[in-house]
Amino acid sequence: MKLTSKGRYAVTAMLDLAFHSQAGPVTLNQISLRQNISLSYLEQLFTRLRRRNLVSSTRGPGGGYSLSRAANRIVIGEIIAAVDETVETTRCNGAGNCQEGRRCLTHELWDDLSRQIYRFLNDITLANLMDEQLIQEVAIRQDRKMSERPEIGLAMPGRRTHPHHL
Amino acid sequence: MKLTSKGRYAVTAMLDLAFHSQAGPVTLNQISLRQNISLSYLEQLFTRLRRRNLVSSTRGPGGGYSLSRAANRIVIGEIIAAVDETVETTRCNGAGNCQEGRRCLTHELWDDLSRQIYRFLNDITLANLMDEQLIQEVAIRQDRKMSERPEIGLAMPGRRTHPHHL
DNA sequence: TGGTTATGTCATTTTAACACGATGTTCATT
DNA sequence: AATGAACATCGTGTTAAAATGACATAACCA
Repeated sequence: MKLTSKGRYAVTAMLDLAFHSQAGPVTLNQISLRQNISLSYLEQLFTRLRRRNLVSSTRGPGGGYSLSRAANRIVIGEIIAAVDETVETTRCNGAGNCQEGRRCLTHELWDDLSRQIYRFLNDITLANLMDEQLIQEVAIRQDRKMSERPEIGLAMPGRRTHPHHL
Repeated sequence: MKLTSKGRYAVTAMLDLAFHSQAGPVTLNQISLRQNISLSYLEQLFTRLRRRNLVSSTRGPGGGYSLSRAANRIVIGEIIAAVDETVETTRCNGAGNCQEGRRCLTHELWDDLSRQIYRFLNDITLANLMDEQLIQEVAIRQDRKMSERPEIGLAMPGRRTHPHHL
């Protein structure tokens, strides 16, 4: 179990997608502009999200990403697990045979803790987050901001646009 | 809120300390041997733990570290916060003025999630973990293993001994 | 009381992950 | 065909993780 800013990016992007995917696929470029996450990084994240079947992609003009299931069937724990899947580089290599064929203290402890945290995160769905008052307000503000700037609404000059960092 | 292997190291070490601090101070060298965490890294972690008043140190021969409070008054969230205290490097610098003077979606979302995770982690104490069956078994096995090898029980040749990596 | 040893503390280096940029390719729509 | 988008790969600066080594200090003993 890991919980870093990478997971935060992923959850934020998924939430943005959930808010905007009623009217067809959403491009990563739009998400990039709204959430100030670099397009390159979003591409990496969505590759993993797609492999885990959390989103599905449509190529070509008018394409983009959409949720693979309803927002109330996508839990936060899944999103984080998708992007933070490290090769589990404990010295046991995940086999749990680090101390003479048995599991070490770290494993018992952290696995247990991880299980509890996941159980917690897996009780929260994207739909739950969408229902929260404060989040809704921000989302509306972000949409308004975008529509006020038609120059970035549809046609962009190049691709790689803007600044970043979390 | 962050949750990385650094936090795992810290919690593991604190748990080891809790198991062995009845008979006076515990040296980092002992913890290093039992948990296979590099001594140098433990030193770094314990510097932070000491600053947060989670452990207290005794110098000189026979010295080492001990818990500052009873194990049932030390919560996991505190341990993790102690070693993972980043400077909160969101682009808003923690001020929450990232989107035209207001808070961005990421903030509302993640702050809320962080609060919930901390609330969860702060309900688990070191004593809680010590009570768990599986963890106890491992701890006992580790002790047995140590006492079977008197050559590392007390007198070691040099200081910096052994391999490592998580 | 002064030296020796076991310990903690500090400074520095090495290593890997993060986040991003750039470029190119594939696929589907028009 | 031409465009717009996903997809793939390589490279890079920056930061944090992890490990190393040198230094300082407290306790014990002669």
